[in-house]
Amino acid sequence: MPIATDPLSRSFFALADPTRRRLLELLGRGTASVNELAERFDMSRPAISQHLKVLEDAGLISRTKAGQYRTCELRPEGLSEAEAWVIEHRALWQARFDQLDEVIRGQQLPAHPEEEL
Amino acid sequence: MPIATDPLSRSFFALADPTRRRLLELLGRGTASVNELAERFDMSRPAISQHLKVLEDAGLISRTKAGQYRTCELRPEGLSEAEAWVIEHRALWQARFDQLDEVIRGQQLPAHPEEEL
DNA sequence: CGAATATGTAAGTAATTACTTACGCATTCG
DNA sequence: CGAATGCGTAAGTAATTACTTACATATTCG
Repeated sequence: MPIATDPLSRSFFALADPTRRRLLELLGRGTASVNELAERFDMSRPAISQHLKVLEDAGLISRTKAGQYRTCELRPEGLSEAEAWVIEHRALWQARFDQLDEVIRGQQLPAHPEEEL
Repeated sequence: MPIATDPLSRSFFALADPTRRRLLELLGRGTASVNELAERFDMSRPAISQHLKVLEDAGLISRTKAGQYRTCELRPEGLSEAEAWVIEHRALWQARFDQLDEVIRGQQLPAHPEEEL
C-alpha cells in the first residue's frame, strides 16, 4: 500500500491478515495485555506488537497504558466504515443483478438456456 | 501478504486499495472491457489489468473473453464472505459493549470516574 | 536502588506490491 | 495476408510487509 493511504483502505488492509483477524477475535472476548495476546501465537512478541499497531492505526483497537501493562481493547466503531462500504455495495450490486434477471426473464429468453457445459 | 493466503484475506486485501474499489464501483454500473475501465484512470493499462487480476483472484469479478475484448463483470457473491465476517463481528462486539455498559451502570460505579488526565 | 516484567522501536532480511515499459498473442478488418 | 486493436504477461524498480533479534524504556517489587 502506498503511503498516505485512506482510512477505508487501512481498515480493509488491517483485516486482510489472519493473525490480525484472530487478534480481533481474541479481543472480542475481552480486553487483554499485549503479552496475553502474544502467548496465543507462534510468533515473536514484537511481531504481535506490530500487528497491533496496524490494527490501532486502522482504528480497530485502542491500547491504553495501565500501569506496567498495555490494555488492548476492541473499538467496534472502527469497523463501521468498512461495514458500511461492504453492505452498501453488496446491496446495490445485488439489486442490479436482480434487475438484470427481470430483464432477461420478461423480455427475451436465452436461446440455449444451458449452453454452458 | 504471504503466499497461500486464505480467501477471506484475499477479499479484504483486494478491497484495501482505492483503485480497485473504484474499479468495482465502475463495474457496479455495468460490465465493461478492460480498456473502457483503464481509460478512467491515470495509470497504464497493464496496471489496471493487474488490479483486475487481484479482483478476479479474490472472486470479486469475472473476466470472460468476448471476441477481441474481455468483458469484466461484477460477482456480488464474491463479497459474501467478507460481508458476513464484518457484519457478524460488528454485531458481536457491539453486543458485548452494550453488555459492558449495563454492567457498569447496574453494578458498580467506578471509584474515580475520571482519574485519567 | 536493582532485578524482573511488559512493551515499543530500531535494524536487517526475504517476500510482496504497485507501477512502468517492452513484448507476444489473438481477433478484426481493409 | 498484414496492420490495428485489445489485452495479458515478463522484467525491472522502488516502496512496503512481515518477520526476526537486539536494545531502550517504563513500572513493579523485594
